[in-house]
Amino acid sequence: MITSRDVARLAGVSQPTVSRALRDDPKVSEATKKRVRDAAVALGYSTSPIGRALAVGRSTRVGLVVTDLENQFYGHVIAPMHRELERLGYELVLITESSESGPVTEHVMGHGLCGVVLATTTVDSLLPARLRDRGVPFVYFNRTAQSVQADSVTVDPEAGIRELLREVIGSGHRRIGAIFGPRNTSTGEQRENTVRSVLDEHGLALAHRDVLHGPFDFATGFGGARTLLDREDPPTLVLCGNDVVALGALNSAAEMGVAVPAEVSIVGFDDLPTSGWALIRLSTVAYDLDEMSREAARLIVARVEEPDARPRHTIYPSRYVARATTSSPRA
Amino acid sequence: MITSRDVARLAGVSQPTVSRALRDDPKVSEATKKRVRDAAVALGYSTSPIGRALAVGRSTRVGLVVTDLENQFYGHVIAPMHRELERLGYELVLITESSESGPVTEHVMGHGLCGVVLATTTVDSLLPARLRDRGVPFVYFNRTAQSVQADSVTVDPEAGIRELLREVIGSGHRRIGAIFGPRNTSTGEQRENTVRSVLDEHGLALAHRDVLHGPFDFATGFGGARTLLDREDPPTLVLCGNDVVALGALNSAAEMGVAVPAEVSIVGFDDLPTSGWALIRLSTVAYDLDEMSREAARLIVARVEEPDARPRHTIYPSRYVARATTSSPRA
DNA sequence: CTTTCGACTGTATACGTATGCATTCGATGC
DNA sequence: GCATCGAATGCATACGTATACAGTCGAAAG
Repeated sequence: MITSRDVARLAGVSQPTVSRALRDDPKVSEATKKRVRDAAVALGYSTSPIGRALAVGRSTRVGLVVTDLENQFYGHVIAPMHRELERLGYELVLITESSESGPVTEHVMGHGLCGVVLATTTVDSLLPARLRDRGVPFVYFNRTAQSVQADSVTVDPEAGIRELLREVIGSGHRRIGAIFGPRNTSTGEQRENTVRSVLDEHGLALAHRDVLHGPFDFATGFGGARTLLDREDPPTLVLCGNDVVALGALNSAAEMGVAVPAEVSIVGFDDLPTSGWALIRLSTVAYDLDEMSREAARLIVARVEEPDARPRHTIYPSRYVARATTSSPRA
Repeated sequence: MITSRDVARLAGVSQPTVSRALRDDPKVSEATKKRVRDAAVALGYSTSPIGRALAVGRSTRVGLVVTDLENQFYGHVIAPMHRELERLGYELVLITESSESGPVTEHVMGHGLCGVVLATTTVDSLLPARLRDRGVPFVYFNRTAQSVQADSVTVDPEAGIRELLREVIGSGHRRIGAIFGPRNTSTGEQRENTVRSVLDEHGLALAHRDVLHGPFDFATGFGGARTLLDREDPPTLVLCGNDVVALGALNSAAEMGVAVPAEVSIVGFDDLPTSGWALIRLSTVAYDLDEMSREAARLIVARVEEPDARPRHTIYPSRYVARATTSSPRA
């Protein structure tokens, strides 16, 4: 291992001067900086993040806590978040929240991480409280937990859902089913509440038996659609908690031989790239997930660098994107 | 920040004893261990990975170098690899190889990382040589570079491609087109060579104009299919470098109104979960990507813990999975 | 010519943990 | 009852970098 001391020796200066020169400290003369830089290049030296982290008291590693890495949704979160963090000089470390007492606590608590983005918070999670108690900065992404305050990046589903319901109700749908997300997530709950209240404005309501709940994954949509569409009198429209659920439902319908949208309309939420494919053409509620992911990166970095700034909550608008999985109900 | 010294004070022992007790060193008495553990819990202490890494001389962080995080292929790599690494007590850090001189070098070189998995190596990449020169352990995943030896995890495409070609040629295809991956990747090259040599055994060859190349992404397949299918006399079968390319081709065909497989058959390579969807049903060459990803995790950890072990090369077999995007060519 | 100041660089030390070595203490053997 | 040994623990220090502080040196001001 090549250390700053080796560089110092070669450049004929002291170790601290190397440290300063390489971080472009104005107190070091240009001539010395050049000598040091040349020596560093000659030896192939680069500063040890570990030593640096120990000395500075914090690292430049941000943890992203998710439950389900297979879920394609998170691929579209990770990529832009990672790029933005890198741009800001930070690294992204993945953490799966397998259990409350699991590695999250261990990895997050010892200050291996300077901050955390929570992307799969449930409203009853203990993690936010733990992080707060230990003074680890964190940001809610997409989902929040009311119990503990923190910066957040979320979507306001109202505009999208309102527009969506206006359109499908206008085109004649009355019997509406839903496969919502888990009740213990803020997103699941918020989307459900919004749907119910907007339906109410239209003088409609969801029949209890037409409402299902489950994790935001393919299997939920796949199984849910089977349940709903196997009925004697299935709903003419199925609202899904998100796009991945809708993709499950769509494929379930295809497998059952139920024509979409002729026999049933299906709607998602997220507008993932897959949803726009010619073979899919999913009608859905869209928002800027890329920008959201980058904003989460910016917020956590800002919080890390200025822990006492006032809380920031960025909320992104949503809109309805009508594609080919919705139409008037069959007569 | 709570340190081992705080725990030591509370437990009435010295700091080194805390260090030993918590790592279950047999030289510490059970009674002391208990006192230390209790104190640690009481204070909510967990050992600092940073301090530990500095003292031990290496971290427990493995870097995964990829170029294109949006690509769903990598989602299916990251998830199992991450789980396996976590099981082994290591962490996964994502690194995008934006440029040869970019952050890869910086992050990898200073011993922030104890090892690296290269998932998007090109045959002409300088990174393997650099890693070797600095003594950073690494493993090739999926792709290799001949110039520098290292452990590797790869797929042998031959069985799958052989079976695939036997079947489609048997069903009558003669005019075969291809959208291969980049020539400067071992996987792209190997799959192409295998296809050509097996075709040769059948007395067939690819027409020069029916062969395209491009990055392993959706756009390559989308654009490539458009090029091939816009012809007066398009191929009756299009072989794609991987599934993501095939999905692009499939959607391109759908958008052009070209029926699959009635007018053109399309085949991929990877068998991603998406390929099995009822709405997709892509015929493809399958192998155990999950297991491969875990094996890469195991190999890099083994290499890190025993740098001088003899090189290991794990090769996974492939097989053809016929689904709904292939049939006899139209008469 | 002396003083003062500022620009630059070096010295000493801190960060949190791990480990070789020294030390203590009680038990065992003679 | 003394020597010996081993188990248990403490002491000192190392890891690589960053930073407060002290020091040096030359130039400018008096």
